[in-house]
Amino acid sequence: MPTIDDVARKAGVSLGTVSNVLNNPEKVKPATRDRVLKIIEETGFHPNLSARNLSRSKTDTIALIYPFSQRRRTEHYYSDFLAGTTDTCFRLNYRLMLSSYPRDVSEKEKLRNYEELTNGSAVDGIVITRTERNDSAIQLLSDRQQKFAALGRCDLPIDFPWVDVDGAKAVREAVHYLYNLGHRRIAYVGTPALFTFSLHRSEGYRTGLEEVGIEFDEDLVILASVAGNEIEAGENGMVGFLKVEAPPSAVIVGGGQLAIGVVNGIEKSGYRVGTDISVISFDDTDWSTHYSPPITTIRQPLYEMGKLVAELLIKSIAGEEPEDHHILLNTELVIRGSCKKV
Amino acid sequence: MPTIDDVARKAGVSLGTVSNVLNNPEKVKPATRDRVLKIIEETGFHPNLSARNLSRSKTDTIALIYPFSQRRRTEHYYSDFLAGTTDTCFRLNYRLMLSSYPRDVSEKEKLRNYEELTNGSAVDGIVITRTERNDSAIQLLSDRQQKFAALGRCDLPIDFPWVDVDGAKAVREAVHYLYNLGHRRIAYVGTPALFTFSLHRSEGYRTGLEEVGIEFDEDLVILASVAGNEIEAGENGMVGFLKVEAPPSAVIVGGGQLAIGVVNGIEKSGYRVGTDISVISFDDTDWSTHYSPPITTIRQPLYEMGKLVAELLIKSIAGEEPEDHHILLNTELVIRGSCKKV
DNA sequence: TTGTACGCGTTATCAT
DNA sequence: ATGATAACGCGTACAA
Repeated sequence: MPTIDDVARKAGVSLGTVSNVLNNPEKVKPATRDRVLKIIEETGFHPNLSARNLSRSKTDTIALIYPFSQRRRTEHYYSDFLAGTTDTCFRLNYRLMLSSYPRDVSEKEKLRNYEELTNGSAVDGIVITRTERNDSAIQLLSDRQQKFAALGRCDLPIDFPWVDVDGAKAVREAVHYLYNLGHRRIAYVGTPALFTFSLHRSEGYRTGLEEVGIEFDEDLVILASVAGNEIEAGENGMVGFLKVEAPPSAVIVGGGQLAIGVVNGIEKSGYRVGTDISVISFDDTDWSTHYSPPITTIRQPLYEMGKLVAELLIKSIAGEEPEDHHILLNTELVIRGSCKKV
Repeated sequence: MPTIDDVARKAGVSLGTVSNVLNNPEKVKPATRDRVLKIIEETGFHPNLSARNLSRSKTDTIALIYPFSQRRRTEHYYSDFLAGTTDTCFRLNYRLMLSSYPRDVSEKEKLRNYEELTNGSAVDGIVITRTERNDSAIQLLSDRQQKFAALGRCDLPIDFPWVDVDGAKAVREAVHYLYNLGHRRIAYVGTPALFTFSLHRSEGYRTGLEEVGIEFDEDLVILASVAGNEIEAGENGMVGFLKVEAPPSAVIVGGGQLAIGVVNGIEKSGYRVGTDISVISFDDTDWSTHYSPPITTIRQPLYEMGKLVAELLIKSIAGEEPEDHHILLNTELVIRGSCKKV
């Protein structure tokens, strides 16, 4: 590997000049610049990134903590989001480090993982996902003055850049939609309010019911443990709903995998999705869009979200802290075949 | 950020000793070691990775080129594979850089992307995926003496570490299975032999037919362009099959997304999957496992494959070149509800 | 066992 | 416009 010294020598200039050719082209006379450039081309010189990073105290790298599920073939949550982030880094000349940790890891180990990442100045910033209401990772990063941006909000009194989707509004809209279709017994299957998105969705459900004047009935709500198998949980929950004397005619599901279970539950109970029980779920996956009937879903702009967090973070690293570094996006109710008039 | 100097000063030793405490603990007397360790703990010192990388000429980082599809919600191909790689890096104390490039990029730009990655010694090695029969990226990396490992084989006369699945055998087994179920008109929907996996699967189809004594009929084969929409291609192909006078009673599909189209095509033509037309496809996705009927699939050990390539590459970086750095894994035919006796 | 000094390849500052 | 020279922070032979 040729170094900047080699280039300087061959071009008959000092290494400072070579550096300037690369980093401050306007500071060097066109003639010498061309000569140096030619030598660079010939020798195939490329600045060593470790040296460059060391010298600039900057790595042009951000990390993304992406907790893969251990279960085989689970929808790897939000891979469109990952695509958005990856593409954006590529476009903005940033490198993306993908970091993971086992999902069933203890809170403490999880935090250690974040710490490791902040140590040694290996990355300029971190993207975090699946924010919790009381997110210890956010607290940690904030304490350590690490630049970060999040997919999702957080209840902590900390100001940081985030991108989120208005999950409450999304579910409210779903309730209205079902109400207008004539449904009066609308169930909700979701996840407990540990994660902020879970909370928002549940709140949307309650608010929605209030708005249309349906009384909240806690027998129509199931919040499945995040730890367990979502598909089983959804199925069991739905089967339970359909056993009672006044079963729901529609169900809103606050999670993609849960919906698979819910649909299974409906079919195993001898009902048909859409025709007998209306279903609305989150996210356009291959499953939801190509199931028969295709599932009516609340679409989140995942790719866009990935793009935006990356942009927000990179801006923050560049020292820009735009006023609008809280981005709340709207979802879209995509009507397919799983909801019927009643 | 405290430096190694700060620690040395506070501990009353030289910086060489501090370095040894970290990298060659046995070379330093327990007493001083403990003292230094305590200071390190107190000051929260962590070696700066850029400096460390520069000094060692090593980054403990590998890159993964992962061509995300631009289309929303398209098969994000093999995210289990990605999980395997990511987890393995985490476990082996390596960092993983995720790199992407637009799928519709020209061959030249694609290669430039690989070049960039090799420049500046930013990574110790590269994992490549979707190998082609005549893979220019492999040629490039080989020429540049870059360490790399691949998911998939390649026809080039280059020896490199790879992990692959025996796709030919997989499809042969599928043919046998259908034959034993009584099927004699077995169609194949796949992709053209640009990628090695496509070729292997197609070959397996032909070999399988030979083995059971069915004559190859090219009217029962469709190789969809990789560029287009797989779902549409599968659907059109299948609809075409079902229009001819002697339609197939079974179809093997050489790609996950294609199968969605094939199933659509069957249903739109008024037939029922399983009951009328048997279907075997690749990969256990949420769609294939939870469609009704659930699709009988050829399961690839994707997570395992991701784990193995990462291990292979990291070994190669460490200078180990094990004899068995060509790993061919078996698939598993997972029987569900989409194939019936005829 | 411990300390010194140099090298790693850049960037950046400051004279010239 | 260009050229020395000093950081940047760490690893490591080599000397003590």
